Amino acid sequence: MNYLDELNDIQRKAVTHIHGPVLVIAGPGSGKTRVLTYRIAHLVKEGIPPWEILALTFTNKAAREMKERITKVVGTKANRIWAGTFHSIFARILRSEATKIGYPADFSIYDTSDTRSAITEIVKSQGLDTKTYRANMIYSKISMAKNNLINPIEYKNDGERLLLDKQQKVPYVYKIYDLYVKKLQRAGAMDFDDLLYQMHRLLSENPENVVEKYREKFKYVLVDEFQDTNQLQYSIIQHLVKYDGSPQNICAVGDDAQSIYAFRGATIQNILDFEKDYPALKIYKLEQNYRSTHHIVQAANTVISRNRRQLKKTIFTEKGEGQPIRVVRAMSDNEEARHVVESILEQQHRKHYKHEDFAILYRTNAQSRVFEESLKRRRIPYKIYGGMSFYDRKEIKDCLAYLRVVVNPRDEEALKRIINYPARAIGATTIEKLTQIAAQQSWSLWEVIKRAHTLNFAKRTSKALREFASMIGLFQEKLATDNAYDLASYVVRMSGILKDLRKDKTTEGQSRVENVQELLDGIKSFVDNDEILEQAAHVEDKSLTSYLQNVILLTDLDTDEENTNRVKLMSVHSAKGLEFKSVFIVGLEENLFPSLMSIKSNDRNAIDEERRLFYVAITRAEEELTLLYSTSRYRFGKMVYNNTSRFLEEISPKNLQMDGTRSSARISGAGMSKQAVMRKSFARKTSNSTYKKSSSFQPSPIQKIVTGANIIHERFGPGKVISMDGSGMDKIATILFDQAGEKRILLKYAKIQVK
DNA sequence: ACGCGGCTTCTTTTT
DNA sequence: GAAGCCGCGT
Repeated sequence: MNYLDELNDIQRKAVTHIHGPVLVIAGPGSGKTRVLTYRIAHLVKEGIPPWEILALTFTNKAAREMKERITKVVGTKANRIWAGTFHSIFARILRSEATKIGYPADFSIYDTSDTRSAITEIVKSQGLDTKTYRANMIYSKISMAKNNLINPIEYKNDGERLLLDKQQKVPYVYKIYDLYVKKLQRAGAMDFDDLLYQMHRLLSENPENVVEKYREKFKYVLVDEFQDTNQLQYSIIQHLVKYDGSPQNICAVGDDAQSIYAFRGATIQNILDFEKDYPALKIYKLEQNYRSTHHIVQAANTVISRNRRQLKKTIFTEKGEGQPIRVVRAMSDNEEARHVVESILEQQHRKHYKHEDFAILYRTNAQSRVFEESLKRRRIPYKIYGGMSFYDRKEIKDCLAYLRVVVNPRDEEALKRIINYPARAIGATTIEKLTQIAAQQSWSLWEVIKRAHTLNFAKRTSKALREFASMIGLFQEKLATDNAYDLASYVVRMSGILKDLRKDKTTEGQSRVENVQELLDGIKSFVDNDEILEQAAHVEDKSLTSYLQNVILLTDLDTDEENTNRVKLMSVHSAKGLEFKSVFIVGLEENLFPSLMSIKSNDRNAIDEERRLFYVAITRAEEELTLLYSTSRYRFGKMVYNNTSRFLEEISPKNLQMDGTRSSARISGAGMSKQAVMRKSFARKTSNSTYKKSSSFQPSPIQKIVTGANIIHERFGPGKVISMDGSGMDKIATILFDQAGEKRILLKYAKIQVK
């Protein structure tokens, strides 16, 4: 079977048009990944060496899956393709080129918390207030600057920026930015943005003609999710593709309607500029949606039509009409969760879905908790993506910090983490002194520690420092000979981490020991060339350095679990590019989705971005889509009452099926005056007590439910049992409800009262 | 030097 | 409802 036969006309054109610049505008579910994959396969078939192809994807997982699919067409040489995220590909390149721009080849990568703590330190050192100069805020300003190619000098000379900072009462951000850049350089460290920024520097400063090398190398460049690239990323692509005599073999794939990363500098301006920068550009529009039913596609279209500034396209589907989108009102976040879980069970039964066919999508990661609890209670296997990940755990960070220091002792954030863990009598006072000396002498902290004996520290402290230095020295000696696993397990044992963790006999303590073991197992499989890491297939380098640089850029979406048959919980952002048979979008309330921030900013662009986010969420669903909101929920341990999300009202009622906790439930606010909404929400609150009574609803025993019985269902209200099937615990009743219509109910979970 | 406990603030969203 | 910060007691 020829792969070209699996494509529609436009897709095939986009795949086979391999020379010159191409832009593919691809609506949701339009076979974008398929085009990208087959295009690469086609390139290889046409005789292009795989290592001359650079494919920048949004997740490492996407890259890996693409490679797997390409392998089926062209064989194992597909592994030689340079495919990965911007960050991971550039980290890999920088590793071999870093010395050209003043970084060690073994540079560290600072994660968000390293970055934050580095900033806080600078703020303190400048005698500024850490409450006014909040690390998160400064970080996002610095990040924005880098992503817009503004260096500290330019920042300082940018009147507009300075004025804005002044208005926000943080006039010294420019100074912090400058010190921050210097601090990281001294530490031989790059933050996430630097992986792009320094790559850009490498290409634009072009030491030793390095840019020619990469232009020569990457003859074909493909960029996925182009709408989510920022100016910095665009500029890097320009360096690689746009130059005199370039064949301009660039293919960008994206959808302006799905641009959801403006907060990190992404701009659809890139799509618009693209046309200008490449006059020969050929545009293909993929408008047929192969994913979702008519109701879902239509709802998505209606919602997104409210946004201004869009590229014109019409998404259509030939899939059937499908089920209307269900809307469910809950009284509390807990009830919302309960409802989702019950619906999952009901749908599993009715449509024979597996766990993995479901996704619960939310605006903020903090919402995951209640769903986790409900799923656990019903023993439904699930996996939460994002939020607190394995690598965020303290014990894991401590271990990794040791390894980072061994590889790069100038890595100050890692060093500070472990210098007194496990406790070895090097306290805050000592560290303060060391830091001061480091600043005075412009040494790194590590150099000061090594020379501590020449400085007058107390005898006890001096000894502690000497022992620490020699321990790290011992580890470093093994760097040249040991592989990552041998070295890591040696470090974990000899540093005393394991011993310290084992002291704690509680369950949590035990699980920390297990986590460290799991980390070591992960390093082992990296060394043994298992596929846990995306690039393992062609990263020959099994050193610790190589491991560290790879591991930090992994997200949990990238790591495939053995048992994938689980309900997936994730933020809408994380769900980009994924699809599920049945999707639940939860927390559809004002101040949550759209987020409070976007409403407060009073910026239409911010709301438009939230709407695109909602569009992304809707279009993840293939067959079943359920939208939920709650009239009350806990936030910061306090009860808050939100209004229904405006987005719900933007979907045409003909695509919706109301399905509240009580038959009288309607979307509040839809077509109502503001006063009416207020009245209604007041009424709702007072009716809360009535509802509480109904939660003490007494279900009748299963035996009592028989054909012909008149019953009341906790959610669907009154109805009549039409027929019964199944046996024992799996008995099912088909019930005709007065309001909700005919439903098949699995009795073991349903709460039904016989009248 | 170090750990504990009470205090505040915090929440978008990700590499 | 957690995580970081500060101050106090050992």
